Amino acid sequence: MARAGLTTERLTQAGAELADEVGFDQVTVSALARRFDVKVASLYSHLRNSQDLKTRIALLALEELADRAADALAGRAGKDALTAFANVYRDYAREHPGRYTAARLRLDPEAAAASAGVRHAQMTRAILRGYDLAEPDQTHAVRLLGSVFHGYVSLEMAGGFSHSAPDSEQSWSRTLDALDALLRNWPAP
Amino acid sequence: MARAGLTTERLTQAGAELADEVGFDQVTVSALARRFDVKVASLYSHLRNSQDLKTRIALLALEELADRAADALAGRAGKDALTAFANVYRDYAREHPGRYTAARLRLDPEAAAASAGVRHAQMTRAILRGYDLAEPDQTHAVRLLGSVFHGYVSLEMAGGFSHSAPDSEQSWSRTLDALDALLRNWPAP
DNA sequence: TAATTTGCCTAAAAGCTTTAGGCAAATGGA
DNA sequence: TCCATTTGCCTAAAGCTTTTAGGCAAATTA
Repeated sequence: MARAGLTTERLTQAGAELADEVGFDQVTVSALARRFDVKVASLYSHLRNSQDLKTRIALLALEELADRAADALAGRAGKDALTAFANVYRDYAREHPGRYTAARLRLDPEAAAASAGVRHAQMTRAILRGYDLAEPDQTHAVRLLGSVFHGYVSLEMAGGFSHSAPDSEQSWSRTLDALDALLRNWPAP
Repeated sequence: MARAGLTTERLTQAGAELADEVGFDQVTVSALARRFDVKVASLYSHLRNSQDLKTRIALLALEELADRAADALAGRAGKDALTAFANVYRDYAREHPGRYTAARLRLDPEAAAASAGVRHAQMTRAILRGYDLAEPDQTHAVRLLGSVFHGYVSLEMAGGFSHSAPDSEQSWSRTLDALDALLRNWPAP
């Protein structure tokens, strides 16, 4: 029989597409095999197990996100950088809901340290160079920004802000205004 | 044979405990049956299906959270109320990680409208009475607060802030300071 | 071309979900 | 108290996902 040309990379990529189509937690080794018109057991030569597949999708999503963020950040500073960076997350989540969910997967410490998660933290710090924050407030601010971006996007994705006025677009824009104002007037302890 | 005394309520309660012990997505009808030393099929007289169980756990968690929040809010205003409210979420997530995850489950619009989620929004609005915000900024602020609380707690739960200084306790405290300052100096559009 | 490696296959066990139908325990009326 | 009905948990069975083991044929290398 002809071979399907499976590789770990193609499976990961297809898994990411599947996640966007049917939701990350509907991603299953079986569904992936179906998509390649191949028997399930065949995938186990390329993937350790189901968890391995999910982890790979998560790492892929983190890389993609970091690449987009780096791109958006280039040549920008201050509020301009803040806005561009935040929009990368929101837009990515809208374009790729399954991948975005994957990116939030809990990784084991080693995997996390080797992942693009590190780049995300560095870029957030880079944004703060446009504001005047010394340690440890800078770290607090990094965490706050991460919380707002992740929190807003995930609540919005869950439908929390639909069906009520004003529309989410406006709240997002005003949230970024508020964060910018906050970073410029960071309160003393 | 003696009867086990299953009811939808007992199953939901036990499901919530199970979620805290093994993680919300490890909650399964089979595991629950095992816990009651009963055959799996028996649960289907009390639960429509697996999704039904998960939804019930989510609704239970939302109620518990709202009850705690209402309690914490009583007699408080301003930053005091803000802090107490925020800590309810964080503490609940620490005490009951499975339930907290359940509370973030995406509910269908009808279920969501009938859930305690509505109370949460009302209470957040109540906190804002201590600050001087008119609509539509009040709604924007409600959404921002929700995002920060959910975002922070969920990143912390995922281990995002461990293994690095300063400890999460301090960032949390400074985040609440920052939010208070922000609400007192909410920027004009 | 022969030897080796690689890739996908069949087979099978084990666990979760869900439906259908049955017997026994609880309940309540006569 | 006894009988009828309801209720609760059971057995059985089908369908799906995960994962391991072992096999044959295609691709690669010598």
